[in-house]
Amino acid sequence: MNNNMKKIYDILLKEYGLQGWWPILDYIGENPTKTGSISGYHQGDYSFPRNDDERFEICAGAILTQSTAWTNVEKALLNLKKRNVLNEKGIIKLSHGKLKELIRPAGYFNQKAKKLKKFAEFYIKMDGKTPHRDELLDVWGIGPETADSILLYAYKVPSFVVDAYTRRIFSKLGMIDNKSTYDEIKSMFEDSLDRDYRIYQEFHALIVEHAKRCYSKGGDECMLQKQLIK
DNA sequence: AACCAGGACGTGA
DNA sequence: TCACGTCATGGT
Repeated sequence: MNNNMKKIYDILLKEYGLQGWWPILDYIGENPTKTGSISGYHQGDYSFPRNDDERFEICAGAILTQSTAWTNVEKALLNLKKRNVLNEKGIIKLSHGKLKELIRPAGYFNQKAKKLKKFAEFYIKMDGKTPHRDELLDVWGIGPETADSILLYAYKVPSFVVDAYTRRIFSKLGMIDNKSTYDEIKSMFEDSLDRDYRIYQEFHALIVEHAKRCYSKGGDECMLQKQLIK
């Protein structure tokens, strides 16, 4: 009762387990392969990103997955990785046309090519420094959710990610109404949880997992919904 | 064969 | 401010 949010987190965690987000491309020998095929999800390991390439990969994935299924994003990331351009210098070096071609499967490729270019410039300008949220929001193509995803998963900054699933689930639970702003919802979570990036990471991933099971077509398993309300 | 996916931007009112 | 159209591929 005092802390519904923590209770909901515990229920989801118990039900679905650690999610191990953000997914990172995997390797078979030297060859990059899609996330999750071996261990792209890294349950219980919070050491990611382990290097600068992985950090940039997370950022690029956050941009490419805007309103797009992850399976499509993987194809784009793999295209970039295989050409060794899944990094800031590579993105800068590519022509717009070539970049569009490589990220085509992720959809919205005209916009996303521009977004990746803009972000790569920003990334170089940051020179390894952790960006502030406002700085990310000033980059063309980066809105609140993408900014928070980058902060939380690429930089381990405890900045809660609010997405469409979060709205659906928690408005269904009566904890937010449809006129709530992004920042209001974000604050609701941050005010009632320990300021721990690991919890923020897992919670957002659990919300996505729960929504996919309960709010997609053929979504059953929604008895969980009843547990959550208590 | 419509519908939608881990959003953000541009526009008009 | 805010509601609404637009962007695009690949799954069901």
